[in-house]
Amino acid sequence: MAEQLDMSRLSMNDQHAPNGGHLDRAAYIPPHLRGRPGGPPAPGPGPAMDGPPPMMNGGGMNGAPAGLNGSAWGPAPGGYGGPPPQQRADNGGGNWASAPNFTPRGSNPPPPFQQSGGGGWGANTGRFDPNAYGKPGAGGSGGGGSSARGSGDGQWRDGKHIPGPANPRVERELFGVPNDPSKQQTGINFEKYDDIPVEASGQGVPEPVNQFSNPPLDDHLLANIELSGYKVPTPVQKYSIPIVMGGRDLMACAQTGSGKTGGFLFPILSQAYQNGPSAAPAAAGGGYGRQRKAYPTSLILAPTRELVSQIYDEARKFAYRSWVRPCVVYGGADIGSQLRQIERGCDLLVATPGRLVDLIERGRISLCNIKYLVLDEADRMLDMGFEPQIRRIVEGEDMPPTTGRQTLMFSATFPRDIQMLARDFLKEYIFLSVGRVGSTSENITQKVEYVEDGDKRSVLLDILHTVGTGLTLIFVETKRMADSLSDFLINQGFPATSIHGDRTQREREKALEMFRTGRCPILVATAVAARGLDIPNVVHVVNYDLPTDIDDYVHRIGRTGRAGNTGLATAFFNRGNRGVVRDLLDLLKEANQEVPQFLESIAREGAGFGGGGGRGGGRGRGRGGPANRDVRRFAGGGAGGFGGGGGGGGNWGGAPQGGYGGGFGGPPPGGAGGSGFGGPPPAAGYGGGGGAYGGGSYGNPSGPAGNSWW
DNA sequence: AAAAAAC
Repeated sequence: MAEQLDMSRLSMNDQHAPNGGHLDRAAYIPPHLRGRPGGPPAPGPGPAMDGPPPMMNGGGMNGAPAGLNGSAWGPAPGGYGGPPPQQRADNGGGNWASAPNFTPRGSNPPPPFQQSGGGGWGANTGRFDPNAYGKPGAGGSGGGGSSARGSGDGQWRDGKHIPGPANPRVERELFGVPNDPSKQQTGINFEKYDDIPVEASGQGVPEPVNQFSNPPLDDHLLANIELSGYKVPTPVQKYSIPIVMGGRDLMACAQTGSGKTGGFLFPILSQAYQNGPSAAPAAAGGGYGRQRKAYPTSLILAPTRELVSQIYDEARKFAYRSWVRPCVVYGGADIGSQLRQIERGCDLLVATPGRLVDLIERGRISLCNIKYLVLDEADRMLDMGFEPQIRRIVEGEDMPPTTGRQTLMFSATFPRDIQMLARDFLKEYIFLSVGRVGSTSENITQKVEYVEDGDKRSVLLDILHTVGTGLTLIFVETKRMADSLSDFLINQGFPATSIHGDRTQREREKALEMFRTGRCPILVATAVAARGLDIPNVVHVVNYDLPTDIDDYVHRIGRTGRAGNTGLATAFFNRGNRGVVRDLLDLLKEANQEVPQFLESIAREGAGFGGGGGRGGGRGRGRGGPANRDVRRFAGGGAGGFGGGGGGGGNWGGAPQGGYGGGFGGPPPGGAGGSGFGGPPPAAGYGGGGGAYGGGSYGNPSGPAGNSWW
């Protein structure tokens, strides 16, 4: 424990030591100096921040106000630099030119870890807003002017976090008003949450926390968590918070309904609030005027547009009034507006890989300042063929190496390709396995009906007529089917819409919004909506077409019965689906669901068809057990076996667990600490003492065993 | 096999 805390401190220092050697040459002024009241003139290119710029003029960056010239994005003489590279043009800080607490920059010593220029100024990150302008105290004018605002309008000054002013309007937008279903929280049933089993393994697993509190979390974050209505950490959060706060890397097998978004946002933002921005390397800021690059400190990658959008919405809540400005970029949407958004400041970036690569190629985003990297739904990203883009982003651009950042990976499953990714991207990570939410507990009532393809429509109509109010999500396998089925339903008088990858992004968002708000309570969806989307109040999931992959099935039904609430899932099964019959059967049994007779018999007759556990193995689902396992094998480990209760169910046919038992005994949920290990591995890794961190000890992230991967 | 994702 102590050693680990020490490590985290070390890692911070490593990055931010005041005498880290860059103090006098970096041109980059990081976000914590934004929003300095007064916006003192830059020493170099002069007039800089005088005179408030007009309100954001559409032209944005091109017509940057005088205050933003040169010093804004260029390497300023004397090492001061103007605003950070991503300084917003639309605020220029000029709004603060005559603020009462104007302070000349010289009088503002940089915070201890501030590497770049000593500048004590920076534009306010909010738009110019006459109303906010006169408000006492510092803080952003933010929020007020734009729906995209409301987060990230605080500042970092003198080594302290100065939250922006409260803004009731933005608060309503972000946190909703009571009884507004469209803004309702995710329907978390906290009482039932503790059922979810969690296992943590790895070296030096910290004790889980049982509540949001300071310590470890930052007070400002706590305030935002409270505004969001979250009372108690979910199981995954109980572990991830101390793990990430302790500076450790994390590989977590968990799904969205488990609260994993908060699981990474909370500790990341908390650390950000406590430590302030990290400074960009001296090289940052490169271009002059033209090179409007953003230097985010946190990067979150996720597979689908809807998912990044959802994560962004969460991030905005928890970043409310803070110095951290969240941004989101994804394909299919106007890139211009996204560019303008990131130009206004971008500290936490949520992105789909393709669009991010695009922006990197355009030279608009640099990753050299990244301190936190999150890969969400990593298995899905690989399934979707994102590996080249991801590897390029993480390894082929200017992102700091594993030792220079904290990396968190989330994945529903932990197949070999994800293991490889974890080996390459993470350092000495802690492995967290979170039991499936819903499917293995009894939150979701699963029904399987035998329906021939030709009967599906009429059976569906029957269901829709009988199931009462609430949102119904219908999954089909093809985009064409999604369209034709939703047309059919509409013709039958049902308020339906559809979402799939051939619809425009606008249509997709519209459909989702209509569904979410209940104006269109029936949504026909392809796999695009299968994972990750968190829509409250989905009472019924219909697998009109069963997927061929049981994990997809689990994800789909996981759209209902979210986080402890109950839900209903109906699947249409016929012989065309016999490929999944075995897995489906196992799943139903594990979840204590009724198993229809026809499933049993088809499973028997279908022997040899992928049955026998070929694929179904490897997942280790089980009520008592985690969805997945830490496959690392530590040299010197000996005793052990996985501490946490085994999990389930047979079918380990193709799973790579061969040497598993000999590996280590990861501590079960309750028992943190390294005691689960049969024997401490040779020095190296985290145990290697302080020096190990900066040194080369992390060369092989798989730990002392060297090649401990299957 | 289909779906998703950058232009």
